[in-house]
Amino acid sequence: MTEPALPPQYQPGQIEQDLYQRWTALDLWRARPQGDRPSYVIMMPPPNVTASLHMGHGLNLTIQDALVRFERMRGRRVLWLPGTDHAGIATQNVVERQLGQEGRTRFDLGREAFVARVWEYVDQTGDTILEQIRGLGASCDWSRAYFTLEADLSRAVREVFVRLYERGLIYRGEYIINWCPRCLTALSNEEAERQERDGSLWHLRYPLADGSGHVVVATTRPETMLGDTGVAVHPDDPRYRDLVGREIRLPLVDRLIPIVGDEGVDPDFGTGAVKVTPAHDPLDFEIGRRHRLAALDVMTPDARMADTVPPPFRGLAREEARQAVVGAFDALGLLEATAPHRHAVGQCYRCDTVVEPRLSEQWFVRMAPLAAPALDAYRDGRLRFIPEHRGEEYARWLENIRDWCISRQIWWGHRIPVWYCQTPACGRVAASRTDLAACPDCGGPARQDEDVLDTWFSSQLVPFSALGWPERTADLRAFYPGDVMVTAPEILFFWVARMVMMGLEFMDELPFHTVYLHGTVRDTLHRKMSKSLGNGIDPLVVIERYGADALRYTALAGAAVGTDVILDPNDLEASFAAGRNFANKLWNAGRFLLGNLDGPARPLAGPHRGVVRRDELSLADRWLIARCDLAVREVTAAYERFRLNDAVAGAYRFLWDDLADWYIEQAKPRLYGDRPGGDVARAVLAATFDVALRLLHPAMPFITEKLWGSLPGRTPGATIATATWPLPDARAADPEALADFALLQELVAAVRSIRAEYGVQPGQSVRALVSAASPALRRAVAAEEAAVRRLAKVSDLVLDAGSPEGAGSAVLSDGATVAVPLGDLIDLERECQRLGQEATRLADLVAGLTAKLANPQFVSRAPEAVVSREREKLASWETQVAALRRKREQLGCSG
RNA sequence: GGGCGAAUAGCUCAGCUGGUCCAGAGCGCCUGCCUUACACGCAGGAAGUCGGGGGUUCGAAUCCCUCUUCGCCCACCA
Repeated sequence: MTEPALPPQYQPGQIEQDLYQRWTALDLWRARPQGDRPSYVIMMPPPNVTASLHMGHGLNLTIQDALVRFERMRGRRVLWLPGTDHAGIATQNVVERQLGQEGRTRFDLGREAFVARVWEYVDQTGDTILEQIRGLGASCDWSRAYFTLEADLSRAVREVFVRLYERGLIYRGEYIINWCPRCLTALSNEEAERQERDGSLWHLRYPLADGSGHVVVATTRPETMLGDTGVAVHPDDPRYRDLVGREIRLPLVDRLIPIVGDEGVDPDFGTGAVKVTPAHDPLDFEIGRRHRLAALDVMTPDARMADTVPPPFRGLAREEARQAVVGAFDALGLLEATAPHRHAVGQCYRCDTVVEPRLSEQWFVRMAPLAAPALDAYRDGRLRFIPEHRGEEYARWLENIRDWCISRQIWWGHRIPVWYCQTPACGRVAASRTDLAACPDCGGPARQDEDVLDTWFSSQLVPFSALGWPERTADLRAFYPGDVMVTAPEILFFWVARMVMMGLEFMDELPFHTVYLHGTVRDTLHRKMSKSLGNGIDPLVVIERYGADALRYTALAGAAVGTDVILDPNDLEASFAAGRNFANKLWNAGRFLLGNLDGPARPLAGPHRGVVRRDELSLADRWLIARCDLAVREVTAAYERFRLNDAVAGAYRFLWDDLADWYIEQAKPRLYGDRPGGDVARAVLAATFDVALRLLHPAMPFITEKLWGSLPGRTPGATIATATWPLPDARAADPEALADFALLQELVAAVRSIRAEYGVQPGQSVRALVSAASPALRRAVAAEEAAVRRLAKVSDLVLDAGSPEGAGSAVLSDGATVAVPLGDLIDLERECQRLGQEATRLADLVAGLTAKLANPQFVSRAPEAVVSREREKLASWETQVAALRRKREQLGCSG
């Protein structure tokens, strides 16, 4: 069987597409509900159906895929469950914008036609994001993909709503909520994002009704004064105590309003007197309620001044009204001061419009009873966060939790399953799992609530609703509870905390035991990548130019626990070249290997399994096998600890530094048949390369699959994706080989350095004369002399040689001196300087360490192992310094 | 206003329980090489007061305090 020749540069595009198709055809990702091995379940945070892939997804999905592939190779029954979120407001906005381009609004269509239109849109484009996710190589179980608005999940939504309603945890009431005047809906507290803004604090004079003076109130929102129904001061404030109970004649609207004393007023802020607008401010609402003040809503849903306010303010947008009110006060001589004031303003998380606190009747979930068990789970260690400190954020939110406004005045979503009896005498309000045509009490006509539920109400159920709950399905039994939640910190409260609460409430078990919160993808100015800033990186472009593996490599390498991933949108090369280069390196190592597998037949099984006898292994073979085992241990531990950057780096170093730069170069003569032992080298190379591919597969699935599949001896249908994860092997440990080969590397590096220093032509061979070699170096040279000669381009390697004149020299860590005779090329002064610098550097270290070891405190208090290690270090350095000084003496260096 | 995180080479970052750290990697930079796997490469090299100051310790990039600068989360001072 001959593969078509592999091109010298890895071309990811077609290969990746073909491989994903092959994986799909093999149906590798479908989770098995039954089996001996434990399951491993990750719920993919469902992207919005309207979304297109951005780097945040890229990071999030790559991390999950790496974890899932790792565990799959370790034999777990993996379920990585994908899905999409109907994303109520976001999706509705998209379709409304489309309608807007046709000059129409959703109201022109009416509810039914509009919802049909959104479905049409979703059916057409809803798979886009899923297709893009495939491009990343995501190994999720597409057969179980869900959509939060599909029938099964909608049924779960109703079930949950009704159960919570029956338990009294859902109620309807009139409170101040966050209102988006552009989306025309209520929002939860979490959906109103606080943004610091520069504003003003206006000091307004409110005349006393009896004309005996005035009170000055301070406000950031003067336009709301049109709805003022009182003025509040702290009851103990000596400045105002006597005014409590008197009345203000409210300017512009000419209304008499009372001055009340309320503990909620901070006497130290502003003037200590607060205008009270119960319909437009949460604090004012509380104050108003305590003092039975009327609540006047002075705005329309789109935040214009309502008909209830007098001209000229009526009909003005709230920003215009603000200017107009301030102007009017100024004209009346009632504007006392204007001061710059920076404060946090709520913004709609979907459209950035400043939200309007507004009195409104909405549905709420009582959160405190649900939050308590979720907090306990964290406190008693059942729920773990990575990084750990995120757990405190979670806890603090739960401790201060407020009720959750779940009704939205939009059409796209789960309609609230509540029906109102239209018969006035009955007036029954019924929450129902099934649609009601008539009132369950009186049989009269019933009308369903017009509102829909917050999108997050359905997504919080996904860990069990997507598995078939409330049916007790096989999937539910097999895959709940899950294991790890991988997500961005932004949705810790929106989603993660709520999933925990719902899981505990309805399944009596946590939905996952670990929450892994990765960083945010930012640009080099540390700004979050976003469409509006135009600082995004399109993952599809990256995949096309550099390959999905390169993107994944970059994401993982940058994903150290607790840090953000910084990428430069203006320099893709800086961000992704390393990953592409590494893929190419792998590719070429594979190409080399495949091109050199011909030769004396020898089973290509792992040396760990003893196919090649231990006494046949050369020093380099033993060294590589030991390094490989260390890499297995390091990478495995890194994955287990979510240290994905370490996992990638460990595999990278083994593959590139050890296997490619040293072992392959060392083994070439054997592989070319110039020296005996080619069969052993082939076996070692094939086995360790196989291990390296497996270690890298979770991070770079495409290229590892491609190469692994090309290795000889593969049965058709074999895939690295389900190959077993390499296990550490105690028999591979070989401290002697590690140490000896390290000395050999030093020797080669020393000769190369001398060659470069004196500009020896690359083709020119040199002699290398070694004196005072340690037993380890003697062993190493005896074993691998040919390698040294080849790697350092040395014609003669002589041990126990005297150091001649006209040579460049270096001292190795075992104290051996290497001399490379270079005749005329040598500059004696330069040579003296080189050796002198090195001697001085080491002598300083020796002095420091000598002092340390002379310190009885250190010797007595530091652990024995540390002390002996330091003694060995000192001995080594002393030997080196002595050797360097001898050499300088011999050269007749001055100083 | 509270709470938290970060600051290490020109850039992006590792450095985990204080001692294998004589501070590393990738990119960029300099020098030399198209050496029959790879120039997306090979070899050699330059580059760091580990943000400033103080402390604890035999020993600090690592722990503590403080200052500076950036970032995040929370928050009804109108």
